[in-house]
Amino acid sequence: MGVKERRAREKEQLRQQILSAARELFVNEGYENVSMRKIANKIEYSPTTIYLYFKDKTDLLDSVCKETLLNLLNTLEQLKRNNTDPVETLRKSGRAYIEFGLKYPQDYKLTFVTRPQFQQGLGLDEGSVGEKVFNYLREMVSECIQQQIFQQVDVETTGQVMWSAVHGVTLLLIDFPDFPWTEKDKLIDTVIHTTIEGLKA
Amino acid sequence: MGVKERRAREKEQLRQQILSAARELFVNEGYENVSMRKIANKIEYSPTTIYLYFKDKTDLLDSVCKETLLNLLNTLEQLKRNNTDPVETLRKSGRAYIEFGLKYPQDYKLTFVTRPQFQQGLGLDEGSVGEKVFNYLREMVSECIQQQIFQQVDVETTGQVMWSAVHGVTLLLIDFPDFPWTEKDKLIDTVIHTTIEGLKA
DNA sequence: TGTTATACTTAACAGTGTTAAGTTAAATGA
DNA sequence: TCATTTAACTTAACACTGTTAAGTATAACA
Repeated sequence: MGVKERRAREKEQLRQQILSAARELFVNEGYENVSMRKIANKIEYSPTTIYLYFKDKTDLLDSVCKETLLNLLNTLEQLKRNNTDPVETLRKSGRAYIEFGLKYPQDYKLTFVTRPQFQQGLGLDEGSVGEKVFNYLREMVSECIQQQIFQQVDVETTGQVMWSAVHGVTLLLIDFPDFPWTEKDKLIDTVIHTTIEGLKA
Repeated sequence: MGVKERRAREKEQLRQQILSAARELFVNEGYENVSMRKIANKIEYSPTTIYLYFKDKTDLLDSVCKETLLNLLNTLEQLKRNNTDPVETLRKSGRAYIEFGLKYPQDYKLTFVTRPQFQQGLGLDEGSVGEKVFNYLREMVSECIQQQIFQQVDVETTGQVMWSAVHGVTLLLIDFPDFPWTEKDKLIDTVIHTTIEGLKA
């Protein structure tokens, strides 16, 4: 009875093949500039085959994004383990978050900007990866407050302020690559530093 | 010799007609979901006529956004006149910026998120309206630094940090209306306050 | 070996942005 | 007033897009 298992394995393999071909093209050429035919060409199947594995183009992108968001969550979780100072952890988390956005701008924009516009509240629904990411932020902030490092005692507001800052700088750097920004690393550090100092004051 | 003038006037009129039809459709249905044929239908001209007035679809988007930016600039400039305390002016400017974004969310996203995606690195070029808006921010920040209120002395970095914060919270509020935000006014005030305090520290 | 189910492809539809060529009507000059 | 020029606008087409209904070939099963 190993036939069905082998078949399922083969199917999963092709699914992954499609997914990674799509990711590579999305990242390199931008979601809008990648057609289903292009993806099909890359994996040497007909375009319609993709539809046997994914509902449509947005479903494909959705799957790509989910993977990368899980990646982000992973990166953040690891950070938490190797640190004891809550402020330092928050600082590093902020950096990791921004760097993730800059590394996968398409995925970031889709999840946090594009999708919610056309599909209300996606990305942050209960049980979604997006929600888990924000829960992580809540935890980080909560520790800073518990240790009475922050003046502001409201976990929600504090988290949202932090999120605004990192979200803002991430999108600006993505969307206006030609703007004469301060040296990128300095800007990121200053944004995080300013926000944390502001929360302390 | 009034013929040429009348013709020019008529041409300008149609240009404006196209522009406002495009804005309405872009805002209501999203840039991607609006075709040149749809715009043409709305104004009851053939699709190709649009190309006599605008180079291509992104040029149309560009012109729509320029109008929006002029609007924003106007709002901000008015603020400046009625204030003497630089920090207070900066605070109010930040508020006005965010409120503008929330009042015209689609226009804001079109200008600061959609447009840069489709037209690399524009809007902030020399002489552009976008540049003027950022110059306004530079001015506000510069006064705070000159009066030695801010610790950070780099006008550019300081301005960019400020922009990141207001841009971030504006987009989050627009894109995730169902998220359990802190009361909106409190969140906005806290974001601005935190950033300014962080820059003082 | 014949039947059924699975995996994949072909061909097509309705739509897109954009352009070259053609048409119509108004302005101009004799 | 009438032919000519010029400007405004349209028609038809191209090469693409996402997506689907219908068809084919092959592997699995009885």
